[in-house]
Amino acid sequence: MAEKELTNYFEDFLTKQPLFVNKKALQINYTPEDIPHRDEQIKNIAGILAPALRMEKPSNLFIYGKTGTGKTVSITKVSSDLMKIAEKNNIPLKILYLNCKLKRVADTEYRLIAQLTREFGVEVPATGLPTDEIYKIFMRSIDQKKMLVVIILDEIDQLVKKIDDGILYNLTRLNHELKNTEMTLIGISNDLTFTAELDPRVKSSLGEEELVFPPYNAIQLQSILKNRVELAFRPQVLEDGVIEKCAAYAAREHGDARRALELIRVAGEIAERNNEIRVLMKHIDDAQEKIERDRVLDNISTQPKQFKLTLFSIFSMSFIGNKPIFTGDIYEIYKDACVKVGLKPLTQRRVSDIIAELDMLGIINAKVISKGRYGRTREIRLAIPTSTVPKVRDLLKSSLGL
DNA sequence: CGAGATTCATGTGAAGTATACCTTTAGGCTTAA
DNA sequence: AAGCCTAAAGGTATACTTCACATGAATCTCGTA
Repeated sequence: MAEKELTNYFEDFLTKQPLFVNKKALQINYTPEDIPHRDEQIKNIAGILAPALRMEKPSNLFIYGKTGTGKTVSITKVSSDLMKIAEKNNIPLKILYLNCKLKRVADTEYRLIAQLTREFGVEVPATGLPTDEIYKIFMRSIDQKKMLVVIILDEIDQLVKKIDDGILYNLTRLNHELKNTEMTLIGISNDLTFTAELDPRVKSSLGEEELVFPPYNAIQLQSILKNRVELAFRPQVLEDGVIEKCAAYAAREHGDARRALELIRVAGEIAERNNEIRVLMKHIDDAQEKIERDRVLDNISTQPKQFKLTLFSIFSMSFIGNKPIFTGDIYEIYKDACVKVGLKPLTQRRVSDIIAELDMLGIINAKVISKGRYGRTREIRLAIPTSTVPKVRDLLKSSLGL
């Protein structure tokens, strides 16, 4: 009986008209043929990088703009076009792209350089080498023959926030020591005030050229969505107003186009799963919630055990009334939890740092306050929607074995 | 009553420690001439 | 004798601990009106 139902389900699935014709067009890493409303920026980038084709070192470039304003697509578009021409004309050009935010890949000076070296096809150990040694290996592998290298560092502000700006200074200085190769740095930052905090030397050498990506407005978002939707969905499957609603939602989030595209993709997936023949308005709301939930869950599940345990303690506390939570209380619960799980408790000092990091990740809000006579502490609140709290709890429980 | 001192609970910085991993080097073993 | 393997020595990055000091407003203290 059950088996029959399953077979039927699959057959239905096959005969049903799919909503999507090319879902790829909505995925994050998709680079469309043309990028609307970014002509000027793209022309600028192209102009800056073009000298590479004549074997002249392009200027270093600094790009600002909030998330989802097309920075990454624009730069990948330009660089892939540039590479095509370079290959055709046998110009020795190499473009490396690296996202600095990835935890355990590029979030320290050593790991960043190691990763760059690996991108170059040279295997290097994850630890154990002196940092200047890894610089040497990197330079050696990059400097073997005459060529141009463009290094794109995405979310560079995260990196500098975590370490310090000495790494950028080292990178810019590296160029002077290279014999054959010339290196161009492109930094991408979400934080518009980023350069204000930089060492002036770094600022002047890295910011030879600067480019700002303004946020999209709702109208522009709509046209972007229309373009992609035509590629991705069968005609006529979207209810009227769906695109407008998506655009409005995303515009509210400082014009984040990535968000808008994800929203409509997930809405489509939800509609498909619910056996709807069209994507309706309400699916967008569902999608909004699902995206947020997935983002949080994904983020949390990749955290180390101690982080999860700390978070779990915070969650346990937050269930007792709606009062603000303080570090000391959490640490008590955390210690108990450690015993239950069989993990050695970390010191309060360390837990304090972990709480600060969880705050940076946006899972919680922690504000340092002074309670006067009663000391000083962090006032902690959950920063995730209440609807996803139970799911997160379950995730934490199961991954900690509770 | 109000200015200044006190106090609490924890934030925060610096320095030290443990662990995991790396390269180099020297000694011992095997092998081939 | 040359070549190869292994283990020890010496080094690093990272996560964490230890120690010591910094914070900042509620509360206390005490002089003054």
